[in-house]
Amino acid sequence: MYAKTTEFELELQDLAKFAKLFSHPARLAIVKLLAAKKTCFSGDIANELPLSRATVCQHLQELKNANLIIGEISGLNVCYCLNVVIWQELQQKFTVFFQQTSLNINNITAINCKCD
Amino acid sequence: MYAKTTEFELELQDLAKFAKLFSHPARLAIVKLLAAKKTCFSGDIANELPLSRATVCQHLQELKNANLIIGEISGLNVCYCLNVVIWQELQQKFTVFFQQTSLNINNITAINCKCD
DNA sequence: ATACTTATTCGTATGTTTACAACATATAAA
DNA sequence: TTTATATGTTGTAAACATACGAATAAGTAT
Repeated sequence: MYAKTTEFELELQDLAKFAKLFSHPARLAIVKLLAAKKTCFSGDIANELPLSRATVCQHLQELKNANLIIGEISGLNVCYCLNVVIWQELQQKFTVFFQQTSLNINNITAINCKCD
Repeated sequence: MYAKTTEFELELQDLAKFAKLFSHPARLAIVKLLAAKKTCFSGDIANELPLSRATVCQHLQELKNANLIIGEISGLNVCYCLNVVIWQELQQKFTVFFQQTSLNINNITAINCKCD
């Protein structure tokens, strides 16, 4: 993390951390795939993405570090799935942020600034 | 952008691009501030954040490039506001993604994988 | 044991973001 | 016209992210 990020509100740091997970299409694709298929072998995930296995593993690792996915060894394969609890927590945090801002936005009528 | 990002679905590329905007607490703080205050001078924004003016300008530039905020010169000051249209479009895209995944997630009962 | 398969980690090259000092620009006041 | 004020841009160093080949680990078969 860059030095100054710790000086912001914890709520914003937290949301930014989750947003960073979504800031690469590979990680969005993995989440989408796991939501659709419920479980998926590491190799199958790698086959669906236009990236080398090593790179896919790296993205999986980031999602695992955030506890957003869980990997279980099953013989030679490793089977991944979404951590539903964390996934819904994440959704909740985005939703709250959007609601917080929208409450006020509804009072803004014009697109452009009204400065004085 | 890294080379391989263009090889993913456009929908995912697009969402990842917006997520990147949110991946730094400074930019979240700016958006939150503008939603609360409706409009704000550049200097006032910089004063609220634990960053140098130059760095804040850089973050403002990124939000401007994405068309998420608008800046208008008002004498010596520059007054910023949210672009409500783009802001709601962004919200919509996140919401759609969350709904897409949640539809399937509701069928998953356990937290852990069920591989076979 | 040896070879095969699957998944991850390591090393490394390249590209991007963050952060700020210093410089440049542009308006207002003295 | 000079001076002060507000903002934005440029250059640069350090931190971080992406991507992959090669090496590694660990289970499976022959």
